Amino acid sequence: MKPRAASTQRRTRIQKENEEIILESALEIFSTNGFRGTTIDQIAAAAGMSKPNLLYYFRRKEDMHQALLDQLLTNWLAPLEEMDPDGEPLEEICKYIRRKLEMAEKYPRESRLFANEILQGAPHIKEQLEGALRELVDEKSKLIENWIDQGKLATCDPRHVIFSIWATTQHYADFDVQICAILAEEERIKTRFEDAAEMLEGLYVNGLKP
Amino acid sequence: MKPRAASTQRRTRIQKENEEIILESALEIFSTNGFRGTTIDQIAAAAGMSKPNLLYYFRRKEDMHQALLDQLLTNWLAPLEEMDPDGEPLEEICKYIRRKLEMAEKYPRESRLFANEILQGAPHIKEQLEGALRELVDEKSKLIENWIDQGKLATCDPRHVIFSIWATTQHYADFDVQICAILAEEERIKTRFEDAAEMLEGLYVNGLKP
DNA sequence: ACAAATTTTTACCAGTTGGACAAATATTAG
DNA sequence: CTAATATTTGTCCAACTGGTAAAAATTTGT
Repeated sequence: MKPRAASTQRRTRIQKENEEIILESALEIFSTNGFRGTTIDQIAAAAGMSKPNLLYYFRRKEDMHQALLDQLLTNWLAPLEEMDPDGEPLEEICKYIRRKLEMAEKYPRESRLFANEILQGAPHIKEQLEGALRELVDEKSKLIENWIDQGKLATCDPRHVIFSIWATTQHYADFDVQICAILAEEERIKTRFEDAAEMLEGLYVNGLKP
Repeated sequence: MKPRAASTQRRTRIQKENEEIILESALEIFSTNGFRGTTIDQIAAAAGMSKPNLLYYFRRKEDMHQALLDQLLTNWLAPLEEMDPDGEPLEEICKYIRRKLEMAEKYPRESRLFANEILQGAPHIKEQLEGALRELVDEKSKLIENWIDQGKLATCDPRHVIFSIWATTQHYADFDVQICAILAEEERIKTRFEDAAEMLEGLYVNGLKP
């Protein structure tokens, strides 16, 4: 009998193992080739199983993709959620930048998968963007607004500040090829994430004015 | 007789017209669907001609894609090239940000095409990244380094500053869906590019310290 | 107007890909 | 140990897609 990824509560040992292997392989392929650029055969090969066997666990190619995106979104919100209203504003922002940079370094495939999805118009996660994500950003924007009102931060549009943090940090995952092409044989290519963190911290705190 | 896009010097009126229409349509489709997500039929339909007719002008799907990328790269370097060594450092940086934001607003499809290409590992433009782009960034990095040495800018890693400007500005083209999802019914959705420019200028000059 | 060159259409094909199906095999519960 | 259940494999196919070939129609130079 065919298992249904979402609804079946009782999952076999083998089921759990294989689903994990498949999603891991799917992430690898999807994140580098995009959804349409990925074939089920490729994923099956990466997962070390036959295509029909893979399709036994995920009936459609899209199911794997959706599973990955759903799984991703939870982790994606975490770093922002952790921003502490009781912390020191500038420090909280710097810490958030660090967390996001860490994720870019540790989970570049997830970042690329997400970027791909957004680039194509976010057809599979639009609701979550307009729902959970929007609400979280609203909440944290108010927090930042408060900090500004208390004179603890310079006047700025909180939402756009958040956007710019997303942009700068995810850039190091999504555009890694470009960054490496430019840093090329430089020694600093190895320390690019540290260098980025340092530079961004300086930028977000003091700006570039001497 | 079949025309060859690159080598043929004498181009008919019809040839010029149709190649333009095709590239315009190809840009539209490629930028939203990615290379592999795009079918020749889609481009042909968008261009209002039959597939074989389209293939008369561009023998392969890849030829259209490459033509677009080549064309793009020239325009892509321009805003950075314009950064003036004799200008006021902070002002030059702000002007550069504005130029890049303008491009993101005016040419979002080009930005997405580029993002797609980089995300997939830049298979078609790796040489240019390691060549022309790298050299330009080297040159402008030295310029920024000079400014820093002259005490006209805060100490920072010039290359990473440039990366962050790319990231923040292109983000408004590439992740537009996400941004609109979050700003949603807010009035500010209409002024997002202006809001972004203002916020970024404040950030890059003064940082967030009150 | 007419021949030469260019452009467009019609018809076609071979390779790929997502996915279905049933038979065969392995695993687990009693 | 056996029956029920879960997993895996082999086979197949219909739709799609990139691309070809040649005939038909149109444009252009003279």
